[in-house]
Amino acid sequence: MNRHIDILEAVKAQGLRLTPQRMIILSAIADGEGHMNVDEVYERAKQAYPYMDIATVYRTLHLFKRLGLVTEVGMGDRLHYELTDPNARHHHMACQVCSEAFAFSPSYLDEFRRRLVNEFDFEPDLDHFTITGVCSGCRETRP
Amino acid sequence: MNRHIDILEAVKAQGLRLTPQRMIILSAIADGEGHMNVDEVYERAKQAYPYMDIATVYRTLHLFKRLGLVTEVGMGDRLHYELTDPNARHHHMACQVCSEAFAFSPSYLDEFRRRLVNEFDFEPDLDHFTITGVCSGCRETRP
DNA sequence: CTAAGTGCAAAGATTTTGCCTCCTA
DNA sequence: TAGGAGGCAAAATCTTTGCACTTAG
Repeated sequence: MNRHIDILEAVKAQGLRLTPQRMIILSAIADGEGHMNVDEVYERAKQAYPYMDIATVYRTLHLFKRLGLVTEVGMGDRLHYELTDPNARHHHMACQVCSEAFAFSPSYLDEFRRRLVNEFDFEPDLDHFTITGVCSGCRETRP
Repeated sequence: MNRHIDILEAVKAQGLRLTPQRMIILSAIADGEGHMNVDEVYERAKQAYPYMDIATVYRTLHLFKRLGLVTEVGMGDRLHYELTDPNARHHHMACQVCSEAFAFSPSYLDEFRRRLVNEFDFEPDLDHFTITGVCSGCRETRP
């Protein structure tokens, strides 16, 4: 994926080093579908490089976040990470019953955002946040 | 507050015991303004009862949550708790810069909810969730 | 009385840090 | 080769759990 190369070039441009570990961690996040927590990134990265250290994953994730390459998403009591992709912004809704997470378009929140800005002068980061609820599949108590 | 008495009666009604610790923890949450994390509840409760144990706080918070007396709010990577109050539902917006949290009315999300239900058959729990952003006070980079 | 609840301490789980070695630029 | 980065292990947090003692009902 060419985008990743650009991203990694951005790392170098910061005077930082482009190490195999960083490339592997980036791929791990990119290959995983959607957001994943630190363990998931770690496990996936280990498949490509068995010596991967969990501390390296934490440090790299923090770095990537600082560089804006990945986005941190609060999922309950754990943080999840996903590739920052301006062309595929979305939001998450997670089912409280089956824990499945779904995505929906940002346009659903356009009006909401407008009101927060206008009425509170609060600039929301609506690109990555999560709401919970119950998905259609888990709704036994209704037809 | 009479509401709390009702709440605690509800505890007894479940065949559970109304202990001083539980009353103190409930007061701690009620007295604190808005949501607080486990430590904050613990510290506050300790002021009323110095022997309070952190394990008791965790157990009690889980119990209260199970009973629907308190609501769990995901704030970044920690869970926060607040009194469940059907008459004062609200949402949170937390400033990424100063960490200050503000509240806004649920009506802001009415249209959004309607679309999730209609188009995805997803029933969102919009009563307690958090969005992040930058508050007006922390916006130096703009007029 | 007696089962539920608490306190205490230990174990788990998750995240961060120090330090020495290795490797990218 | 020099400073950034990784590996390893220890420490720091945060949360849960086992068990004996206490206590509400």
